[in-house]
Amino acid sequence: MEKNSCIRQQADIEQINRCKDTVSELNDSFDYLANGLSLVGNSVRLKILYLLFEEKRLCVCDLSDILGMNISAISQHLRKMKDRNLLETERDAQTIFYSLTAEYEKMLNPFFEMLDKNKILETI
Amino acid sequence: MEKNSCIRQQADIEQINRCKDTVSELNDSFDYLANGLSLVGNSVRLKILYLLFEEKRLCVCDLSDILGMNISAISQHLRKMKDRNLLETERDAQTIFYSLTAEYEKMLNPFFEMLDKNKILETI
DNA sequence: TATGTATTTAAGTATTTGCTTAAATAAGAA
DNA sequence: TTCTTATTTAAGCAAATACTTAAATACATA
Repeated sequence: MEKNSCIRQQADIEQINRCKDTVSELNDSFDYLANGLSLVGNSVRLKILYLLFEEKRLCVCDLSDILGMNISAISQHLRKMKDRNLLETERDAQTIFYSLTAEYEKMLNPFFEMLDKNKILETI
Repeated sequence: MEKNSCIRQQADIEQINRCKDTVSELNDSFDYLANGLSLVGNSVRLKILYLLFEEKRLCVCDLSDILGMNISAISQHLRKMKDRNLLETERDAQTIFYSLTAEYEKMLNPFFEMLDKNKILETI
């Protein structure tokens, strides 16, 4: 397991202990936030999120058509994001429309703006 | 393949075509941004990034000790982030210190602030 | 030079993720 | 009720990812 293997002379024991405390205190937050970011860190889901940001609401069928992907595959992506509260749904007869939740629209806004300006590939 | 299967009567053809255009125009940006976010969307890497945000610089050995993980595993995470320009290195004798690049420190700041306040689990 | 320390890299394995296919559920219309 | 449309769910497979172990590289010092 190689734990506590940092034996270099200059190692700052206080710093390491402070960091260990931080990690154990915030451990659940790290997991939760990382899980949320991993949902956004998939190009299919990022496209869905951005399209919902621009169009306000879309159904599985629309997204399947737009992205050229299987309805089932899209549905499974949507479910993951709904489960994690990135998305919410409203039913309109047989059609279920997905939209961004207000809190995630706000949180993801800086990224959407980068995409809006299509500046990603130049600035990062 | 089930493409162009969105045949519901209310489907807004103009909206769908507009979305298709957006996706094809921004396709590389989506991939690039999603790839960057997927690096952050891993709890080990998120911890590393946050620790570097707080401590300014740490070496593989420190991080291995703090996170209780194999040095090799940490080194491989660091490499991925350095390759994608989230991190930079400076050598100090035999020790290689990693730190956040200025642009990603800025980009990730809102998330670090949430962690700082340890408000993740309450507010999201 | 040889030895020790710090780190990276390569190869293999195990887990996770995304997509496909097929079946199931849900709602409206005939 | 039966048929059609819209969507979700379950099961299986293939690709991607994270971690382990062992070997390699890089630098410092005796």
